[in-house]
Amino acid sequence: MKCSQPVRRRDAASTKNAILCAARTLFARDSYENVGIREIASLAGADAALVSRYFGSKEELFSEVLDHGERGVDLLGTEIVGLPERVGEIMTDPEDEGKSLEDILIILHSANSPVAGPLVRDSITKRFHAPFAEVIGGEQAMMRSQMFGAMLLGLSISQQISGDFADTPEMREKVKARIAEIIAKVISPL
Amino acid sequence: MKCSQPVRRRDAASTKNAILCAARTLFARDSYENVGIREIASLAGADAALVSRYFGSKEELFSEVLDHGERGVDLLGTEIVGLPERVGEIMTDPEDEGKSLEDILIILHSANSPVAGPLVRDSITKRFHAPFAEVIGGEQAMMRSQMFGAMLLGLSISQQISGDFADTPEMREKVKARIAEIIAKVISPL
DNA sequence: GGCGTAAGTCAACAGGTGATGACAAATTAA
DNA sequence: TTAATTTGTCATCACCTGTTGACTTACGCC
Repeated sequence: MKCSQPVRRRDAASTKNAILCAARTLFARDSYENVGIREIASLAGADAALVSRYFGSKEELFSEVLDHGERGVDLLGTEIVGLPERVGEIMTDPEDEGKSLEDILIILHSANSPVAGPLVRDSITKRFHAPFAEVIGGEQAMMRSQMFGAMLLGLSISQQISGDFADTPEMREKVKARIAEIIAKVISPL
Repeated sequence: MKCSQPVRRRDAASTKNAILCAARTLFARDSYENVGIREIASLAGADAALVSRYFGSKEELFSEVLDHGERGVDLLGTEIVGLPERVGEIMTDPEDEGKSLEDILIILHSANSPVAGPLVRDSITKRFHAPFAEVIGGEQAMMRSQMFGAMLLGLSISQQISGDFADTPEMREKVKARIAEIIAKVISPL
């Protein structure tokens, strides 16, 4: 799914893609309930009616957004060596404004939604826990993968709420190192 | 705030309290937007109009719920010795169905709400980060307290999404120990 | 016991939501 | 060029939300 491509007019595929991208952006920014169809359409430069027409319903649109998300391992790699450091790197990168963590933000915002919640829950095990359980391996891999996910969610939501952990560059290095330590402990064998 | 006291009829103070308790329960279960005034009133055994009348608005009601929440240190103690173990204990207690973590759940569910979010953000630093920074102490106490909060949030939201980390008692012991280890690392001096 | 005020009830409001169907416009095919 | 089909627009529906004002009921005081 390319979100930067120009929206050609009167092209169904193009507008459909624009809507999908707009939805992804907004669902990463707010919860399922707080994102309106008119808002999505507006950002996509399309009419609200098209959203319902092309995707059936808001719920199906959300589901499709989830399906187009990348798997956690695509972001963090399938190699366990250096994984803690990569997490620390991504979590403290001041450039990336939650862009590479977009999928985590989507999960975070709508995990408890009555309608979107089940979809999110399904997606999180399929796209996250299960793949990482394989990467992590060892005894009780699934449980440790779940805890790994819990840490990522916690760090993300905390940054969303209270802002970045660090402001100065040297501070950021300390935070990065600390996160790496924590993650290493989390995924370490039982 | 006592939530178990019987609701005497035609007593403003009593019904007001009942509404507050119902609101607390529901806001711990779902987001600010997804909890309706009629739902709150229904659980409190009162009329929806009374909610607006007694509390002014839904937003003010939510704010009052936050104000009546207990501080994190009331739950986990002001003594740093044994703190990691106490966190592990509470997080894996199968009895307590998120009851002692009610405040965390409220924070979790409405942290990103456009209207309730700012209130939550304010409350979290006042009731959580600041007190725990004192308990934890040492260099960069505030940052470490924030990371401590991030872990608690992460563990809580993960349990909400994917269920408990452990199902068997012996498994629970392992999880408990692991959480304690992680927390110890998080709050350890830089 | 009767009355005044507090407490609770009910209906309605304005605003916003997702969704639908009728219509207009543009693109493609013949 | 004309006809057919796709694409986009608009108005509108039914529903739900928080909030308000008018009405009714019950309690407490003289």
